[in-house]
Amino acid sequence: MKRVTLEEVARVAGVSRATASRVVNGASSVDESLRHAVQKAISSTGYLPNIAARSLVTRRADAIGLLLPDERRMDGDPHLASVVSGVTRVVRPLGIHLVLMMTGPGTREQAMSDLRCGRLDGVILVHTDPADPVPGQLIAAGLPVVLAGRPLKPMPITYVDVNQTAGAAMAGRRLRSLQCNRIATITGPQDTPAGQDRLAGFLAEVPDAVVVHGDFTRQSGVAAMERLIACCPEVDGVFIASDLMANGAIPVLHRSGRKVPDDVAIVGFDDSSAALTSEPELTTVRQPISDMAAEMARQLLRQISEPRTPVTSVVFEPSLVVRDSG
Amino acid sequence: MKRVTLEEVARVAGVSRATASRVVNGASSVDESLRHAVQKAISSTGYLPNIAARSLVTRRADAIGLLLPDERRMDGDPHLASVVSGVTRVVRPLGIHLVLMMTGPGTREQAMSDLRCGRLDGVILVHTDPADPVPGQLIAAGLPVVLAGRPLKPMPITYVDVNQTAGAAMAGRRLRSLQCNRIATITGPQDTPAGQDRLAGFLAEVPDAVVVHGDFTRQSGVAAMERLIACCPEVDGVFIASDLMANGAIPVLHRSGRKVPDDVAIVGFDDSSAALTSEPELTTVRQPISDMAAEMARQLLRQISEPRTPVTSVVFEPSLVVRDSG
DNA sequence: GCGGCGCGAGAGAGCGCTCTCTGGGACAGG
DNA sequence: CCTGTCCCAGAGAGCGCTCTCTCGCGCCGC
Repeated sequence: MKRVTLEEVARVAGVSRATASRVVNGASSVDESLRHAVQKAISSTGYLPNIAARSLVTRRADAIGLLLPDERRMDGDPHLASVVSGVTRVVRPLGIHLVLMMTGPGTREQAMSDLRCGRLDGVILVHTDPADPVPGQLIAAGLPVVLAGRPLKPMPITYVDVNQTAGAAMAGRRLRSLQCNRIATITGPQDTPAGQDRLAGFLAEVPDAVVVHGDFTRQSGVAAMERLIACCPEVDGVFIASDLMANGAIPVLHRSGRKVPDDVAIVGFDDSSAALTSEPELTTVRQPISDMAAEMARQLLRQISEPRTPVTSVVFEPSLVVRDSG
Repeated sequence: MKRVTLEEVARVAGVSRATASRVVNGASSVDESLRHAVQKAISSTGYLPNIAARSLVTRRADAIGLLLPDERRMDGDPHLASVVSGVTRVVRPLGIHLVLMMTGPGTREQAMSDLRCGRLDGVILVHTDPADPVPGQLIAAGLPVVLAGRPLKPMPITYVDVNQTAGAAMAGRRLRSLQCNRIATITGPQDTPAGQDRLAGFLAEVPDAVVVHGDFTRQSGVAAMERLIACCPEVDGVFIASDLMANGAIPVLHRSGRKVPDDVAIVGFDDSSAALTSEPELTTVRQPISDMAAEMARQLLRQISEPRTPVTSVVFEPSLVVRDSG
């Protein structure tokens, strides 16, 4: 029940604490027989290194933070599990902890002080409010940060994103190939890069599309579709900039007597779980969220191990997943 | 850019390190003028306590773990955000970190060693495999643990749950009050307490219900409903033991030409986001997930601060949310 | 007036680990 | 055989903090 320290392991193995430490940390240059003795002592005593003590001298917390928007914005967000899982995949084998922080009053400040006092080695910022000053402060302080998604204003910060424009263009081509005559789009919020890019990418492919605005939420999808069929009843193909909005929009079409995809073809964006809970299941643009999250973790770890490394952002290519809706 | 230590704060304030420490930790018995001087020194130097150093001597990590099933089981699980948010609400103001761990090979062992080496003060276990030996080991080792949901076999462990039986009974009463004549239920997995209790509670209210088994997943809801309408076409009311299954089951009814709720009334369980993405929106039994999560955090913190305290589990009461499906 | 008591501040000993620096042994070259 | 070199183990100094213990001072009681 008593705590075992390195000192004790060393004593049992008949070596010095320094040598025991070398074995624990896999350092080179330890005589094979001594290494063996230490390893035996470790397992016989059930030794576990005290992370706080190590952290005190190495000045590494071996923990990174994941800053998320609060529950309301996150609720029903089907990405959370994938993001966590992707980050976990790269971070776990290294024994690094993933600390979750949901935005609330003072969260970002807390994250900053955790970072500065060495409690966190770096942070991943998800869905950051474009007006948020924190990312800027962090990079100004030279602290390791990675953004999920391109920042609204260009800034020297590492981010990981999917090629939103290309994805939206794929959706446009899909609808055109279905011989739709009257094509529309329900957009995301135009004060976010994702919202802007998806609209721009789509319009590049379908310049004469009818544009109705939404904000990525289900409810906004409902409202937008109601407006759309009111102002443009002959619509027969819609690119909806998030699966969640599509999920809200499709029942509106059904209620109006239109069949999906026979009367109106629908293409979504995200390939989130909402794509499968829609009826019919959504044809959608897939973002490899989990892989992107893993890449964010990798980028962050690189920044941590080699500070003052140049910012390198990576952009993933989306793909079209064809299902039943269009 | 240089790190500020307590030593330095003390020097600036013209007091000893001990006194500065007393001020930082809000200890009593510090002369008002000195306290003031220290506080000024803290803000002028921008001092932040080094958590590792503190943790080394207090033997507290000020971090708790949240052990989750892996992505596959979690995907589309609408609870994750609520759980995290509930725990965060309790834990954040105390400066305690929430460390997320998704189950993978060796996760639980890692959590155990984190706990034993003082890197984590306690853990919350979610969706634990009934056969998992870890919870037992943890309580045997006297380490703070709280379970989400009653354990399958009774064991002396603190858990937080909703009254599943009562919730299922509410669903039964609802269907009866709708004058359904032929009532059925699609169950959850019968090797989990939740699956068992929801079935038992429902049967207590509707003893002659047709029983079809599912496993809480969407796909199992599809399959179960197909079996149900095949074997019992005259069914006009179904209690489906999870919203996710209901979400899969309703389209099956639609495809068979049945209208919900006119031909078949549906009541779900969870009041997760899947309840809103169904069409029509689900009448369902609500579990206050976020509050339950907050309570788990509170129970865990209590166990941490007073070890060897008696196990006290708390059971929340569910409520029926009436929407359009039944 | 002096001893005792209480309260508040300082000194200092760790907490468990890493890592530099030193020392000693083995080997090779002169 | 002696010295220079290299390599590996041990000694020991912290990392920044908390907390006990001690000490000094002011006040009260006798």
